[in-house]
Amino acid sequence: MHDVLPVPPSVDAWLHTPRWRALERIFRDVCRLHGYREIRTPVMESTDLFARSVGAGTDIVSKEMFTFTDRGERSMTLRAEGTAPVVRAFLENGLASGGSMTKLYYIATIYRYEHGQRGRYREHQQTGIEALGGASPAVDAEVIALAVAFLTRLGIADVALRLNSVGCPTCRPGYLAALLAFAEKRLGLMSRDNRRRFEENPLRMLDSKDPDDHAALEGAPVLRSYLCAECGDHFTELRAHLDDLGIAYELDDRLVRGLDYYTRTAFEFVSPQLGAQDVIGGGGRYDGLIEQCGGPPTPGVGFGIGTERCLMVLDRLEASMMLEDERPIAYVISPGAATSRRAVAMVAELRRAGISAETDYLGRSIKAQMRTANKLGAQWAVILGEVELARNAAAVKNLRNSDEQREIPISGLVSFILDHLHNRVE
RNA sequence: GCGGCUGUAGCUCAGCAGGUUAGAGUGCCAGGUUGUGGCCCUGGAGGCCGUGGGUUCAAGUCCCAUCAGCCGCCCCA
Repeated sequence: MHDVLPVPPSVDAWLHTPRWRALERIFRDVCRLHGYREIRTPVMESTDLFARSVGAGTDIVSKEMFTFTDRGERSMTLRAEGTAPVVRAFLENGLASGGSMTKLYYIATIYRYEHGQRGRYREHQQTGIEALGGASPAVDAEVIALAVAFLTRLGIADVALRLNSVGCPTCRPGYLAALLAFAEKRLGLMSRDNRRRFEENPLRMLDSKDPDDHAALEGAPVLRSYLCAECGDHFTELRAHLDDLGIAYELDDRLVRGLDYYTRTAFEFVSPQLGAQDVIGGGGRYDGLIEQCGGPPTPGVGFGIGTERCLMVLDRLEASMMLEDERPIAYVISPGAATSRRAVAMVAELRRAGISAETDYLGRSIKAQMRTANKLGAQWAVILGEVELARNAAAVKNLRNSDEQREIPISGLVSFILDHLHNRVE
């Protein structure tokens, strides 16, 4: 877990609220362009929801959930994953309106009780989308295209898109049987982890990074050649769409995601900028999930992208982001107690006019106030000295250039500042 | 869940084989300019040395535990 601060920390500069806001702003805009609308769900859900949807044998459910019992003896779990809560809300609120699609996006914190490490946090944020109700491979393509657009606009060009199909309940059992038959003969060559997977979750044997496992599974049956006709066609069409959209990808026979609900399309974005935690986002199709959660048979596709990992990649790339300008326009300086009342009233007036303004509350010297105004990056120092006040005027000095200080009647101050805003749209 | 490393001022780090008042850079505050920023100079404040136990005449320094972080595995975002 980590704090995100208004000033970038010297080591992890990505823990900087303006960068988070910039990322979120881009994500929201890309979602708007693609017709996705925001949904917010609670941080906690009934434990059941995750256990049933994600799958009891997965790492997420078997060892990584933040689970506790509430006062009503119900077992609750902090949001362990993004899709299940969206599906739950979709069903509970009747967002399914017969025959049409529902396209949703979220920006949400996710909780996993695992060993912390750089790029892997017990609390992290994901931006994600879910397209519900569309079975066409064109929807898969749109979901992937949205992710690509988002990463591109962020400035993360250096990512690889890995793609695979994990089949469906019709064709997967045939493949599993073939895989088990193949692996059984080579169990002795494989790691302990993979022997465990052989029993519990055989598909996951494929993406082991252990070199021995790699060698042992050399020549193992490939999932994609066992796809049924429908899954095969779906994958072929998806690839054609991606080609049309100019989205490059690499096929990865061994890409199998860690959540049980995926069917057909599975994909991941990986960055060479990160270390062991190199996946910045991933997703896929989950055609059986909604029905399994008690809804009508409804297909779905989506992805989740890790905010921390994106920002870390941007840091490594030393990419510049369009950050909001947080500098005040005006800093009102009052030389003494006698003028500080006027200063307080003055900043209020400026703010009412939409001009960001600050003043000193510590009774410090003019010099100190000027320093602070400069440090904050204020455009104007507005000096309310007794000499000026006697003439109903204020001295104004532009701190962002070396223009000379000038005196303006207080009655004209707001319009003067508005007329001289930087970046003013003419 | 497994293995390894780290934890000293707000921040980045020094601190030699345990030995007097724990340092630097930067940031912060003030003065040099009796009402004026940026640069420069001078001074100042700021540290239960992660936490709890232990060894020792003496512990930031050694040992144990614990928490947090980092690296690898596992897994994922």
